[in-house]
Amino acid sequence: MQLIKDYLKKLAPISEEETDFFFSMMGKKVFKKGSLILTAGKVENHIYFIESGIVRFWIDKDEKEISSAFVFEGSFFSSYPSFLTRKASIWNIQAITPTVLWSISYSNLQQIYKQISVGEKIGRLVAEHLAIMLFYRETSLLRETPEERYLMLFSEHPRFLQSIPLKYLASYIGVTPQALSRIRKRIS
Amino acid sequence: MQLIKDYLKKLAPISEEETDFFFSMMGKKVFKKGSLILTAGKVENHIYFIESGIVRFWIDKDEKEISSAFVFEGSFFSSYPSFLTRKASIWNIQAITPTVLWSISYSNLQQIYKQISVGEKIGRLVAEHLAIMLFYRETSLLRETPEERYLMLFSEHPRFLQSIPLKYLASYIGVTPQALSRIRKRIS
DNA sequence: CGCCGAGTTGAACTGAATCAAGAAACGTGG
DNA sequence: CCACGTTTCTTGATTCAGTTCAACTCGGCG
Repeated sequence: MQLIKDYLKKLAPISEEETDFFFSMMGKKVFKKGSLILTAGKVENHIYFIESGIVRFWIDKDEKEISSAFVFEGSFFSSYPSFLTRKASIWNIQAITPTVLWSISYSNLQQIYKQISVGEKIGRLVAEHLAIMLFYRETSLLRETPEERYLMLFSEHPRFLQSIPLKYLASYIGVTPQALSRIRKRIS
Repeated sequence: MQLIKDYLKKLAPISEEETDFFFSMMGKKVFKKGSLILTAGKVENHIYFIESGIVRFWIDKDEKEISSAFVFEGSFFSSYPSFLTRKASIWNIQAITPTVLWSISYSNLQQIYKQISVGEKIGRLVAEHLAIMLFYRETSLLRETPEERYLMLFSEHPRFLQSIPLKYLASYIGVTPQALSRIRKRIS
C-alpha cells in the first residue's frame, strides 16, 4: 500500500482521509504466473495498481500474438479504451510472473471522482502521463528500426530484457522472434 | 465559437458563466497555408482548438520528415508532451491549409482548472480521449501493414486522402512516398 | 512559356517474413 | 534430484515488401 500512497502523493496533495477513502475503494487480487487478467472481448471493469509482478498486454493478429505493453510494479494499468468506453477490450492482459494487484472497479472510481476533491486531478494526471508515453511509443514505432528499438530498450529499460522472454519482446519491437534473435546476434 | 461550445457541452455539463470564463481565456490566431505553429526545440505554451483548417505534426528523422498526426476542425491539439512537461517539443506543427485557431496558454489553463469546477474533468476527458486514440494508433502500427493502414484511412477517414498530399500521408502510414504511390496503384 | 515540386515508374538492393530443423532451457512428475 | 517432454531460442534457405537512387511526367504558378 505504501507504493500506492507514494504514487498518489507524487501526483497531487492528498489528505490522510482521502487516501483512506481511496484505499477503501480498492481490493487485492493475486495472480499466478501466466494467468489471464482480462480476455479480449470482455469489458474491462477495473483499473489496477501493481504491487509486485509483471503484466503483459497483447492483441491477436491472425494466429499470432502481438505484445503491446509490459507493466511493472508501482504503476497503474487497465485496458484503458475498454474501461473508459465500456466496450469490449481488444487487448488481452496476463500476469507473466506471480503478480499482486490492487483493483478499483469502474463504479468505485466514479465514487472517488465524486467524493475526493483531488480525484479528478489525479485522474487527469494519470491520463496525461499515459498519453505522453503513447506519443513516444508512436514516435519510436515510426522513426526507429526494430534494431534501434531493441538497443533503446537495452539502454533505457534493461529490466525489460532480463525479465521478459524474447518471444514477447519481439512483437513489442515489431518483428518475429527469429528476427529478434538475429538482431541480438548482430549486436553482440 | 459555437464549435467549441458544442465540444465542451459534449464532455461535461457546463454553465453559461463557466463557458464565458473559458472563452475569456482564449485568443484567436490565424495561420497561412504552410506556416509553422510550433518548431521542434521550443516549449509548447498553448493548447489549440481548430475552428477551421488542417494541422500537421511531424518529427525529423535524418534528413526526412515523418508526419505523425493530422488534425481537423473541431478538435483540440497541442504538442502535448511538451505542453505538459514544459520541456522542448520534439514535434513540429504546421498549418497545411489556411487555418483559424483558438489558443489557451499554459497559465490560462491552470486558471481554468482552478476556477471552473468541471475544468479538471474536462481536462481528464480530453486526455483520456487522446490516450484512447493513441492506443489504436499503436495497434495499427504494430498489427497492420502499410497497405492495410492505407485502406483503413480510405474507408474510415476519406477526408485524409482528399485533403492531405501523398508525401505527408506516406510517412504517416510508415512508408516512403514511392512505396505509397505503388500501394495506390496496386489497389486500384 | 518555363520552372519547380509532387507524383509516378524502373532497377538494384536489403532487412525481415516465412518455412523448416536443430539446440538449449525449463518445469513437471516420478 | 534426475529424466523426459515441451517450449523457447537459434540458425539456415528462400521469398517478398519496401528502400534507395534515378529518371521521367504532370500540373500549377510565377
